[in-house]
Amino acid sequence: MGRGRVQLRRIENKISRQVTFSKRRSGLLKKAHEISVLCDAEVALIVFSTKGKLFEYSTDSSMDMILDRYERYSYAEKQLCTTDSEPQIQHTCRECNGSPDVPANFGHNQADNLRRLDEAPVEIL
Amino acid sequence: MGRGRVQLRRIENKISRQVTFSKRRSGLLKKAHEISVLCDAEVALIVFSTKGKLFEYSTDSSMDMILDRYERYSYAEKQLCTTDSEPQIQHTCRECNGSPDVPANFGHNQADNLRRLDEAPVEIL
DNA sequence: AACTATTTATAAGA
DNA sequence: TTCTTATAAATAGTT
Repeated sequence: MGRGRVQLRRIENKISRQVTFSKRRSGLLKKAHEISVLCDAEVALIVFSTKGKLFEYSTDSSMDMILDRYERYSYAEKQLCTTDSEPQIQHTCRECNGSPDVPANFGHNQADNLRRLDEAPVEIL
Repeated sequence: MGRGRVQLRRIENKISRQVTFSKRRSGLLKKAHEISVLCDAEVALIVFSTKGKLFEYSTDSSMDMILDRYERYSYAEKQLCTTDSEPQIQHTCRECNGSPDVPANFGHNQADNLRRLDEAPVEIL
């Protein structure tokens, strides 16, 4: 956004890269905050610059709480993959390694499976 | 961006909120990816919708690696606060609770202290 | 899900 | 680096 279209590849000029990083970082943090407030979402954003400097944003509930929630969610996701019940047809993929406990209609695309996680017992989410 | 300025407060209409969430979420994920590629930065973004659905983006190095790095960084940050050596003047604040080991010039504003973390031994970062 | 009027973000330039 | 400006991009409200 600006004078000239942006090519999605690493900016080779170091100065330009740093300037762009600075500008886009503030834009990204701002938008993370906006979606959090406007849409009542819980957001955690972590950015490490090339030099290793940390920049972060998290919804008021705090970074650690969100990361914990993320870990619990990921754990529940894995449980679905390994302990789901009553498969009709064999589901095979590298992640599940042919476990017979995975239903054939289980997709590893996150969006396809979130409904199930929403329905999982509250205590594991 | 759009017809009318945006007020930074929760969108009360549920449908509007969901639509806005969907639009802004994709924009946010896109920008997270762009800064990652353009500026060679490591990015982790986690978003939970009001309903508890998870959306995420992470630089190729993978979410878990970035979260680990974040935890190490945070740990190092706390170490600076509690074990920094040879204070000249007493530093006091709620977080440090008057520990005499914290130098008076230590600020809790992240940006003020990152240079020190950059200089910390690699093995703790 | 598409459209489009506007706002917002930002690439270059000063 | 901070400010300005032209333009690209995102998106709010609409269909």
